[in-house]
Amino acid sequence: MTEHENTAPTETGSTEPAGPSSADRPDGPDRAGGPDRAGGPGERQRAPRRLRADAQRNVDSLLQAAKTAFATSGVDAPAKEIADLAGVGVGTLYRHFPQRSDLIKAVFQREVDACADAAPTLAAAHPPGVAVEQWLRRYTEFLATKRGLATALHSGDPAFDALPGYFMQRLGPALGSLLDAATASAEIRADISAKDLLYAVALLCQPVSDEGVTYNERMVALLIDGLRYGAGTSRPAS
Amino acid sequence: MTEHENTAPTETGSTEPAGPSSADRPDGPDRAGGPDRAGGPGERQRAPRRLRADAQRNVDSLLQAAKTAFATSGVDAPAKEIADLAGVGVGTLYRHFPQRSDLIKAVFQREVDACADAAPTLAAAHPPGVAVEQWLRRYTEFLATKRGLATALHSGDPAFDALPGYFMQRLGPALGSLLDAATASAEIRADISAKDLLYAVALLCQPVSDEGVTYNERMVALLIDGLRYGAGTSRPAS
DNA sequence: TACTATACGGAATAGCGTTCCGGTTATGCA
DNA sequence: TGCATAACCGGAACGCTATTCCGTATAGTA
Repeated sequence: MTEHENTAPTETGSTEPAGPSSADRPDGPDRAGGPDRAGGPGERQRAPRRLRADAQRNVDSLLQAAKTAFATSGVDAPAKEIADLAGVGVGTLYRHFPQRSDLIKAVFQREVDACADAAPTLAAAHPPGVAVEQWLRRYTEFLATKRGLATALHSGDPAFDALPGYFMQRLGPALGSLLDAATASAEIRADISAKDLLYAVALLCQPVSDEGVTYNERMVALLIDGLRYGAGTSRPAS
Repeated sequence: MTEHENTAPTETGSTEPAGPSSADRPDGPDRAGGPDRAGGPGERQRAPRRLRADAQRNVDSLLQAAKTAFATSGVDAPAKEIADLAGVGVGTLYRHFPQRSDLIKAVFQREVDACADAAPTLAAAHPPGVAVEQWLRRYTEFLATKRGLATALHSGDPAFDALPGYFMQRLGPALGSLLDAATASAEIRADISAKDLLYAVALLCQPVSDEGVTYNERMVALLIDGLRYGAGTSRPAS
């Protein structure tokens, strides 16, 4: 144990489902999530097994540590670094998160969900075209603050293979609905899919040597303008 | 001779300067390029030294091998793989190309030069706006056929640090001149610099899981449309 | 032909990620 | 309450790649 004499359960609580839409997530190799059902005292604890208390504590520590390490060294921070930061051995890290992508998923799940959930809200508050723009802005924000995430998404490293699928599954439908509305009202062109955009924006959100986040935002904005070009509105095109 | 009976000089010849514009390249840690000055017999050969014949042969083999390996495994192909392919030891690889970026530079130099040199030609043959579009298309083509190059450019790995600078130095002015003309004629907006575009397109050219090159081309086209959006009409910015 | 600067190859070193295993501890039951 | 056992822990061991080092071989020259 390096730091934290983890007497008090690490308060991260990063594991329990947060968003309303987190229901459809298919599975989880680590049984980390969902201790919420522990509330009922009468609960049958026959359920296969519940994470042992120390294990749960370690998972929490790891998530907290990973969050920190990701912010510091990017999503490909050395495994040792994360384990040390959490005060556990690397073996423990790998047991709970066999794939790097599992860890990333767990760390960002909440934020991804929040991003997806923002879509209906935006759709209700703005005209379709604006909603798309706003949502993409929010998505950009998310990606840009996690430098390295976008890179990992496209790294080709098998350790991250599960990531694109996961992101697409959560965010695809969200953006898709906004896009449908916007193309229906002819505010943006119809030949670009949600998937196209999600990937493209992720690419544009990668850190660039001496530029800051502002650069990425400007380029995403440029791409969005391309979405409007030839949609039928201001341009005499077509 | 340890290696392969490379009797015939490897015909790559990838080292001698090829393009007219290759004059302004600043330096070269490896003395690989420019054996041309060997012609004059009266030449003071006090000049430090000329590459020994076997060394030159190895450099050629390495460039050829690297080209192949890059195409196969990406620009971060294992050093051993390249050395084996060239029939030399890794020591030889590192002696001639201490940095991974040196090797990449040497392999793609000619193509980068060709790309830069295409700018004046396009400028003469097309209206400014079209010229920009065409040039970017050519640039896209270059990047897309070198899957992994774009990723390396932004990897943050110190081994590639020299790359962005080199690319920018060669391509920046080329695109810059086209851009100036196009903004002058109000065909595209003026608030995006050559550097901005060069980086953005490089980002968009990164390979995406299950999509092909076509995807990257479409996204670049989308970005270019963004360039046209609000060029003269809605945005009278100076 | 003999000599020397130069280059060669691959062994040695170093830093990762990932797996494995002997020891430890929480949990369920008598 | 005390014990048997499954679950868990930490870190050593392993494999892979990049990078450096140095004794040996060779090209070029007198």
